[in-house]
Amino acid sequence: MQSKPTTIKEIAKILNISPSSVSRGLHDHPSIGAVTREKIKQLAKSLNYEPNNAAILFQKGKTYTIGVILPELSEHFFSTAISAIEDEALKKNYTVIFAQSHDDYEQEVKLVEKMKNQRVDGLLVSISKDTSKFDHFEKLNSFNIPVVFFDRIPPFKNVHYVACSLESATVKAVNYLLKKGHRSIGMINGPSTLYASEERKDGYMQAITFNRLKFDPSLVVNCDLTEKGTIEAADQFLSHKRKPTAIVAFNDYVALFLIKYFKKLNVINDFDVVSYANLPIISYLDHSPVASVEQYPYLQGQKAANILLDLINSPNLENQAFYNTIVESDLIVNEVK
Amino acid sequence: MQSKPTTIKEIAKILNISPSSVSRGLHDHPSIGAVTREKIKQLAKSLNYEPNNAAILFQKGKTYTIGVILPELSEHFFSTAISAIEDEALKKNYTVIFAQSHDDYEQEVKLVEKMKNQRVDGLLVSISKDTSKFDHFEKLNSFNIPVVFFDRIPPFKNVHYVACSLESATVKAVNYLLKKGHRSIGMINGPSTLYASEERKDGYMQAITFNRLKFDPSLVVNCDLTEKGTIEAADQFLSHKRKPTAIVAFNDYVALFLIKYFKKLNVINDFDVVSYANLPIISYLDHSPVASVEQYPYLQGQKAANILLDLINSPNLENQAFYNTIVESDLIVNEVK
DNA sequence: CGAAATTAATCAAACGTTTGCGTTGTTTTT
DNA sequence: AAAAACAACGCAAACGTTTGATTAATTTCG
Repeated sequence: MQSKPTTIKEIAKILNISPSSVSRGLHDHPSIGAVTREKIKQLAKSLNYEPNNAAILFQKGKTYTIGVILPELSEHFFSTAISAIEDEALKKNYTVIFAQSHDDYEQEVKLVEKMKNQRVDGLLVSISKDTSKFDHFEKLNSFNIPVVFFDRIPPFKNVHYVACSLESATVKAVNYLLKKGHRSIGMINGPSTLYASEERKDGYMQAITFNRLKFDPSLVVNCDLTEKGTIEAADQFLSHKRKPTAIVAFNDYVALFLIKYFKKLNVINDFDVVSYANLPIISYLDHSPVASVEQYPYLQGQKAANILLDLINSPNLENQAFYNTIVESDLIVNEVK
Repeated sequence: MQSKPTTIKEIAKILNISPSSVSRGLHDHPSIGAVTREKIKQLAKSLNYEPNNAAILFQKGKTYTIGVILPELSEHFFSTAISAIEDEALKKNYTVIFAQSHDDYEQEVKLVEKMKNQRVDGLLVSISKDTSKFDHFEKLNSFNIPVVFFDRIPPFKNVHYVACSLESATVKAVNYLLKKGHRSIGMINGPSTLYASEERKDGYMQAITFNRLKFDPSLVVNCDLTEKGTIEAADQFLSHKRKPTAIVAFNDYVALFLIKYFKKLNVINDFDVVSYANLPIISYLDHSPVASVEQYPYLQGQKAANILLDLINSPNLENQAFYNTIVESDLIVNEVK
């Protein structure tokens, strides 16, 4: 029961050399002779020496830690993304700490503060639903802590971010439906505050007008993404004068609510549903969305992590260009031919 | 652009007092007078002083960090559990770092090593599928790093763990099927190395024999939990002399493979399937398992985290009783009445 | 052969904070 | 009035490691 780990000092004392020599020996510093070096390494191994990370971090002023703040870890998208982040960080020997905002702005602010206190080397953030102010992130600039946003990004360009092009994805989705012959297409969009809602709407309009159809604003309804909200939106479509035959749902969860409701009303066969996120489980449904937009969470996480690690290890953070990375999304067709 | 954060020393210099007084003042130490204390606090606030965590951790020899090692973060069960762990840790002002073993023993060993180097105060582990040796955990004892296992636990009692009683859950599941009138019930079990497989089998046998039925070993088949393995198991049942009318699947993923295959063969209506995990999505399936065992990942994570925090803050880790916590699992019936 | 260059190692400071102990000066007790 | 108690603060060491500056010993070269 050796409750105290071995230190460099102890090794030094045993070998009758200075601690600095031991440190240098372990790091293959040229000014330490080969024989001494080997003696050091051997003794270190036999004593089970492990560098005290806390001490190193402290003395170097770096933590080799990146923080991740995201809304909800248990959502498939985020857990996949963070899985990628962790994998990338591990490759470069960085550690990941993370925290969930639970889609609460106040909590997000607190967490940013906490991460700063923890002296993370950098931050990866997917912002919460009701975040519309961004001072808490700007504060990090003065501490030289780079921030990379991913997926849920702020609505301006002068930050680093990785995100999906939801606009082009929506164009693809709507085009797909138009090609299938649909002429009245409804969209259940998210809250208007979300940037992602804007993108979806833009993509929708683009596809509609490009195909020389008339854009009907009443076919795009905002929704709070709950089951209740989804049902309300569905009801609007059902009583619409030009009842849509296809619907673009904000994400797979909304799509599931919708399909459930349509099944209950026994109108499920009157609609084609297209959705976002492409939950793996979707393909097991009998009445699944006919297509889903894959947003590649693993890839997004990977890219965001790499950008952040780049930023951390680049000497002059100032007057640098901003990484604005767009991950192309794909429309995955689920229909059995 | 203040790139360097304020330190206690600076505050001390400005106030012409010693750093120790500043430290004590900030911590409301009684030996600092009220006036000085207030002066210190005010200046600290106005200079935006933030304690340097790295320095504190180093000097205290504690990191206020707990490590979590689990197989796969993107699985719903684990992401929910870790979400709970994070929430609990935050309450007590602990930070969580985590890593995925990707169900690989070697990787798990490496990660334990890394966590130890990071000097985590404690470790939460859900072991990988192919872990059968546990020396890497025992090593942690000598460093006074407590370990609490959850869900995927080692097959012995002299460790701390939180897990579900899969045995009693399986009894419930099989009883449910028996009550529905099934007389030949198949079980797709996991690899025989897994403790959880043993428990399922025991529960199955218990329910069968308690109901005065004959236990037929050929109705319990081991499976590697892949889609291919599931199909092979299904084939065994289909050609069985006493073809089962109900099947207990190892988890919802296996159940999905199974249902997909049965649908393809058009025999889906010949079977009732019961499963484990209770993925939220399950209820949206048309042909869903008739019931699923809820293992309460959030609760498990919560309990495991609290036990670990207890252990960390208990003075004498030695000769202490082991926490063996069993979370009762419930059978959630999915059938629409 | 002496000066310069190379090799091998040491010294000491530094990172920021905490804490046991010591030192004042003041107040209370007997 | 001397002793004891207390309040308010400073001193200095300690945590483990890294690193720039130095020193000492050895080798190389003109």
